[in-house]
Amino acid sequence: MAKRIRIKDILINPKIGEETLVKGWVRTKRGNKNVAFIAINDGSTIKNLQAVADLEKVDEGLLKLVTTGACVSVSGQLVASEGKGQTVELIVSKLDVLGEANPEEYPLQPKKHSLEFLREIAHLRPRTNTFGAIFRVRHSMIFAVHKFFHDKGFYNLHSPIITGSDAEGAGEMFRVTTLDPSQPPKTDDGQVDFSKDFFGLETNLTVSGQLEGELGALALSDVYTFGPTFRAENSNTTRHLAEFWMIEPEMAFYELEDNMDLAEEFLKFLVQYALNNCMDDLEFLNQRVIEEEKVMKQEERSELSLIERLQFIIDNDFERVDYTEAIDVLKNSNPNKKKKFKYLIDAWGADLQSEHERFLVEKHFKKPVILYNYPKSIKAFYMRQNEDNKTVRAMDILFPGIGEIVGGSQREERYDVLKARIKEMDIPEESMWWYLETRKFGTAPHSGFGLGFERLMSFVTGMKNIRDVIPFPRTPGNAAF
RNA sequence: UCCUCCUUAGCUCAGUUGGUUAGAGCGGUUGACUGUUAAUCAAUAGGUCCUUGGUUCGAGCCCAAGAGGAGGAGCCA
Repeated sequence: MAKRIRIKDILINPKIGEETLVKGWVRTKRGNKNVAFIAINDGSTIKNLQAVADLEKVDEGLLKLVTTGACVSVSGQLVASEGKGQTVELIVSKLDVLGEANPEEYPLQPKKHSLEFLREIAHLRPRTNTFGAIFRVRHSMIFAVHKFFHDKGFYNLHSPIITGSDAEGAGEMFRVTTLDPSQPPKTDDGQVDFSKDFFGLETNLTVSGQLEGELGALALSDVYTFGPTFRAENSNTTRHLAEFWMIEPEMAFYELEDNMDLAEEFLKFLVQYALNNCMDDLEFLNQRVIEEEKVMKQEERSELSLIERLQFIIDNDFERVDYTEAIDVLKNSNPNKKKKFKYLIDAWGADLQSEHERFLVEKHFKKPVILYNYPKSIKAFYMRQNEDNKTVRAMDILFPGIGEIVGGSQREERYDVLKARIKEMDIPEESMWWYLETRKFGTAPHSGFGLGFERLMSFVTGMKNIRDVIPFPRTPGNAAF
């Protein structure tokens, strides 16, 4: 018995004339009373392999079971195709149906489905061209992340998923407990007694691996984490998930400028990697976006195609803009003067809203923007204060269509300043003792950033809803699959 | 959490001013067809009009509440 060959490998190196065994899922079957054409996809590539069955040689009853969605095993001779549309095809000599798919029940049809419908059948949507392409690209991006950092001499650090620290301040957390929710042990003053819980303290799913990353950087110099992150925010948008993957590099002896350089280089590397390694899938996704935008009004369509947008990222330097400069641009902008912004910019110190970030990226600079040196009042406690005493060395990278894709900063390495800031912001100091000790013992300037992996995926695949770039999205009210 | 919109056949959607028997395309089924490319052609089956309550002689259509979905805002990555 011949060994099963993946369709991707057959197409890379077709061995014309050889007996070939293929296994996969039927996309369509066409034909007439003499011959049937079966398009088989095994997920190894977006391309199908066409199997050709002579109706005189293949059992008719068996062929009836070959329907869209069925799993088949087909062996036969690989030949140059007589028809147009494919270079090679398989002449069926042996056909087995490994798994039937009743066509009256199987929900995927050889036609366009809405993304909303496919989300409702998340267990089957990987079998579509679109999601097959997305998940193959996703794998390549995961691999590229590790390759980039490994090649640069960074070490991957696994930060904990269950955490007892509650001071990261990055959002609402999911509690982790083994206590009986209906009858938890209570302390004398009526509070839940977490000292009786599994870990002996209140624990949650992590909202960020950054603080642990800093501990790593202050020992191994250059580290990165790449793991799941959980936010219990009731966010219902196209760019938020309750469970998402985040990449957080942390580098000793990096100042803010070095941090920006690394982030820009990293993003360009990832996009270039996709273009170099996922072109079949990107071409399909490119076409998908064009089709999707055909029904939109002219002004809502993208000026560039998906692949052009990816190339644009690589070819252009990101615009680096000081917060103070950005406020000036916004203050004097048309939408601000004509009061088109929902939130008007009137003074230094204002937090930038989505509409402002959009304006800067999509209308004013027309390229990715790195905003830095934000007012300290609107940023986290761990960011390093500038000498002006007003701003901190924070930086956000804003992408067209996505918004904030990277958030980072140079960290406050000065013990006294950090301690004062923790006090100022009412963060319980006792839970941060281990973090403060890194500043007490051999502190060093260091920096890092976080990249939302699914936001990167949205950008690379052109998918507008973040729920469509992760296999099983977790959003408020949705964890069925 | 707030605002706006949507929910009719397996899917995508139409359904006029509230009026009698609910419409299309795709998909399914059956048949035709000498190599098809989301094949084509013909016939055919398929409905809790999201749920509950109300208004009305009469509700897919109007009103209220609820459920689910989408987009935007906030939170952020």
